[in-house]
Amino acid sequence: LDAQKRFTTLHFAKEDSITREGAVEPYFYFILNGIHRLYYLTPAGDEVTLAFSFDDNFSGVYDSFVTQKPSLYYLQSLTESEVLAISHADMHYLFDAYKSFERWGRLFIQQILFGRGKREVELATQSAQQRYDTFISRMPVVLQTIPQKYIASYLGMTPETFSRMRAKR
Amino acid sequence: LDAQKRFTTLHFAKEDSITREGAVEPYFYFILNGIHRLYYLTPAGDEVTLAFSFDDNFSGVYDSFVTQKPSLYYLQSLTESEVLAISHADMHYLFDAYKSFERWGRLFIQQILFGRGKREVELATQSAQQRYDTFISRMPVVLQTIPQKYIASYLGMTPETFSRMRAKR
DNA sequence: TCAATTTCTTGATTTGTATCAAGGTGCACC
DNA sequence: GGTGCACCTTGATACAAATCAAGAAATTGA
Repeated sequence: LDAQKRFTTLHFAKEDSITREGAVEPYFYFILNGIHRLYYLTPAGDEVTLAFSFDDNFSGVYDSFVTQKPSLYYLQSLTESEVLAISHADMHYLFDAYKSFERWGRLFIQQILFGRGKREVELATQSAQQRYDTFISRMPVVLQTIPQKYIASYLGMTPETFSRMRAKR
Repeated sequence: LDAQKRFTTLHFAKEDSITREGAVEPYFYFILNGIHRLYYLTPAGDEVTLAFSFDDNFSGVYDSFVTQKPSLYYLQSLTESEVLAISHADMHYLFDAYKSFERWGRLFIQQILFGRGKREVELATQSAQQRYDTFISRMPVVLQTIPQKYIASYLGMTPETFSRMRAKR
């Protein structure tokens, strides 16, 4: 397929920074294996995790990639990871060339939006304990793999609170 | 244009409910004039406002519209409003027929996603006072038009807190 | 125009979670 | 295989905002 040769394989080491705030995201990624973390820095200097991405899913600083403007977010490879990467120019070529690809893009971003919406509702309506419970029931394995302080910030609480929720089981 | 005859004009009275939770959203709307409010109900029975839409913008329960599944949200016309409405079938026809329309759909939903992202960051990092200040500096006129309890829930605070932030000016 | 409802304000109190602090644990690296 | 550093835990305290309560103001509708 025309599309396949436009993806190159990249490799990141554990804790590697993929994209920094202020940089323009050159690639969009498909994770072959590994875990990525998307986060931003508050004015106070705290990291807030927006999303984790796992094997066989897409990753990348989506808004900087599509707008080609400086990123507001950081993207980091938590573990070693191997990814397929496509450049902005190549992606755009595919959007132009294939109507089906354009549609895929629309549906893909829809899924992102729905996911974010769900998370927003949960952050707004649930207590720290409920958020913790929901998270571990949904992805119990992840607890072993990802440092808890990252999960804590993903769930909108401090590491201390996370630890306390944990102890109550 | 082929597209134009697919829009019909609808009229809503003040306080009219457009779409309820559990219903499938039949239309996507373009507001000619008026204000819409998108919200959901917490398990505790409180309304949480997700968005307001104004003149010359789009409106609708987007996820129920595109998936044609029961809506998790309510859509309400706060004021009298006049809208252009397009059905799911007609919208899909346009997506199929015009590549440019498919692209517009992708870019449109991107904008929604970026907007939601921005709001999420603000909700997570700013105090009630800061959120209030940002809001009035951004849309000062709205304060006269929209009941404050709705704005309060949009900003993630109770009406009491909103009133107190207000008094501190 | 006035009564009835709803919305907004203001005060007192409670509460969940953050912050501050200090000790324990485990893992990476010399 | 220790030792240093980051991570996690646990406790005490602080604080922002929610809740509860009651009255004032505004809006609605007969």
